[in-house]
Amino acid sequence: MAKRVKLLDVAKAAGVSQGTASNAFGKPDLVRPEVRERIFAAAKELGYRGPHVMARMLRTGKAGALGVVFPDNLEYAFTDPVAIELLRGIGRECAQQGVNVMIISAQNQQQAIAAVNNAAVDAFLVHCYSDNNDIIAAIQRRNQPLISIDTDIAGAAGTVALDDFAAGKNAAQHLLDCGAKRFAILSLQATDHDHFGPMNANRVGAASHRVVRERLAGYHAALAGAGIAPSDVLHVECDNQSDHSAKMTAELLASHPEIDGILGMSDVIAIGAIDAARISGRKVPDDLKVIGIDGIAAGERTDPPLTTMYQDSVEKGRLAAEMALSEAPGKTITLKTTLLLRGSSKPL
Amino acid sequence: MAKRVKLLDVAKAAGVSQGTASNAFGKPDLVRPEVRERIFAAAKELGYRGPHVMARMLRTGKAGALGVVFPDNLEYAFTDPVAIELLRGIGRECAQQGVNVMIISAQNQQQAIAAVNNAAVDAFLVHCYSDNNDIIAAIQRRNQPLISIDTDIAGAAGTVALDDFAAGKNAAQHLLDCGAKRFAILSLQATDHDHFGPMNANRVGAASHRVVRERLAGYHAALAGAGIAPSDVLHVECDNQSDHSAKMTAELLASHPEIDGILGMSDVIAIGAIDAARISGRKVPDDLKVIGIDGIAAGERTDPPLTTMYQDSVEKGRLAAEMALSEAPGKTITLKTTLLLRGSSKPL
DNA sequence: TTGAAAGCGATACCAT
DNA sequence: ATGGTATCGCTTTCAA
Repeated sequence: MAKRVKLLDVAKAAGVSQGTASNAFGKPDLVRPEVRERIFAAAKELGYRGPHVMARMLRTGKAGALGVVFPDNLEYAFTDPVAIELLRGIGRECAQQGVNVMIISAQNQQQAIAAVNNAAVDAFLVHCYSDNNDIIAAIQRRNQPLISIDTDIAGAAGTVALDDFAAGKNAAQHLLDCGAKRFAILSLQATDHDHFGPMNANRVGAASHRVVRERLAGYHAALAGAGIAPSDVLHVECDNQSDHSAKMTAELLASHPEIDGILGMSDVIAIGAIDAARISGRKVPDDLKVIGIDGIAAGERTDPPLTTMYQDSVEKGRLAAEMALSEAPGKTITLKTTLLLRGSSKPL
Repeated sequence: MAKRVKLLDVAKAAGVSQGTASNAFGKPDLVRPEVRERIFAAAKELGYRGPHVMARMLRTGKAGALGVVFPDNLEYAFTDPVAIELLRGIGRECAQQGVNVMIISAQNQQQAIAAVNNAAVDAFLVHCYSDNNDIIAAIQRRNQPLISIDTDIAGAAGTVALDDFAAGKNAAQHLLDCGAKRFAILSLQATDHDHFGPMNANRVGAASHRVVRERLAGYHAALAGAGIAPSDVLHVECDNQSDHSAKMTAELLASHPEIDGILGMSDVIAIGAIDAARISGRKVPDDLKVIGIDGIAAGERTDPPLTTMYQDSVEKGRLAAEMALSEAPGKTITLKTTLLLRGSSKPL
């Protein structure tokens, strides 16, 4: 491999200084058209490939890229529909600002830390459920703007989140409005530790995932209004995968046939519940009402289609990217959800 | 903002040379544990954040990232289910190799070229339908390994593609085996220019998209075996979106009620066809058989579920990444499809 | 094992 | 508008 042609070579060949040659590429207005052409000609002649990206980065300190990390989710980022919508919004804003998107990929926590340290980016976007995490610590050590999505991270430059309490409350209220009386909650994991199945008061109290805590609190707030105490509600933790929630739902319906309202803490979970209900012969929404949270496209294609509290995940991602890329972030944005009424529920 | 602590500061504080300090971080084995600890202590003391990524990159010439470009599809990469599966595979292999994934994002061709030139990556992965494209030219100017997915790019270091001819042929043969006699093809765009609606022989001949050419040739090869000439087959180009193909299908079925077999060139397209068929009162698969190509998950949830020629897009992405990251790429990998029989067709 | 010094390739400042 | 030059922060010879 021949030695790389560099700016100095071009400058010499064109009979100008290195600085002028640099300007010809980076700030064309600063150099007389005539000279500029001479420089370009010399560049073409020598086969100069344009300014070296890494050298430029070192000099300017700008990477031109935004790092995106899913600490809970490293290998699943491209599987979870909500994560993909976030990415779509992030990509949109980054495209708009001429910045690339760097996905931090790793197989485990330790590799993720290395990946974070190897990433040439100007800022980080983190989507996660809890903030006590070595990956997050590694990101913070880099001392670059860090915007968190969905979870407050101590010391973050900004946060974009959902009004999860309202989402939960409105979801539960809607099922009450549909006449449901006996509820089951299919919840996301409340802590980083895998734990499936029935949830007790202890685990609820210890829930380290803000999103889970808030949505739960919202559910119970609405149910309390109808005189239903937390202890009257079944509560099961699921993996955020439809297969898994379907299995949990099947068991739940078998052991507790009286259930007539299912609160799914995500659409992915709720979709599994609808599948299980249909298979077990329950009529949705007549015998059983189901509501999710998110509003993913797949919810349109269940049988019946899924009623849900819709959030604009694309916009959430876009806003987070915008914040990360802005000079002075430092706010918290809280987004709202809206009821998206489809077939899995029916108001009285 | 205080001046950044750098390696030299740490070295001085620890009373060692810069080189030794560097080794303490990058090649710990080369430095005596005792000295190493002294260096780390000094680093912690001074608040050293670890080696500067960009400086390291410039020195070593390694970026630790793989660039991914969807030239046809820039803003759209995170919408197309097949692109997402590719990304999943790419992410998996990159994680395995400790490399990050840089998504080149832009709003248009010109910005995309800039984005390519600003990306600090070690190699590029390109998914596209045609190779005569300024973005691709820009990538090639960088003189780094370039692996193309689905399309042969002249000068690429390697290519991972599908046996598209076989996919088309087997798809059409399957519908023949199901008893279909009057066919319509819902095709992907044959050229970079948007063009919807009926396709004529001219456009078929001019098709610059290899994937489209090959699948079409496959369809016609199978149909020829049943004595059906290309001119006996309706052929419409669609945007690769279910809504759009649904609209095209509705028109097609209205004007040509005799159609009993639809060859969808992608699952996204075929899904729209199923929707339109149901809405227009056609019984699938009894009155009308539909087959797609791809095997995306959404195909399981149509009514009826979509029969398709399945390809392993995740593996396709993984293989491409593996090739891009390998020392000596330089091959062409061709993947096969398999018939995935679901409800939208029924063999006699 | 450790130290000294030479780059990696470009940009930005300060003169002119 | 252009030239000269310090500098970005590190890794990697080459010697000792």
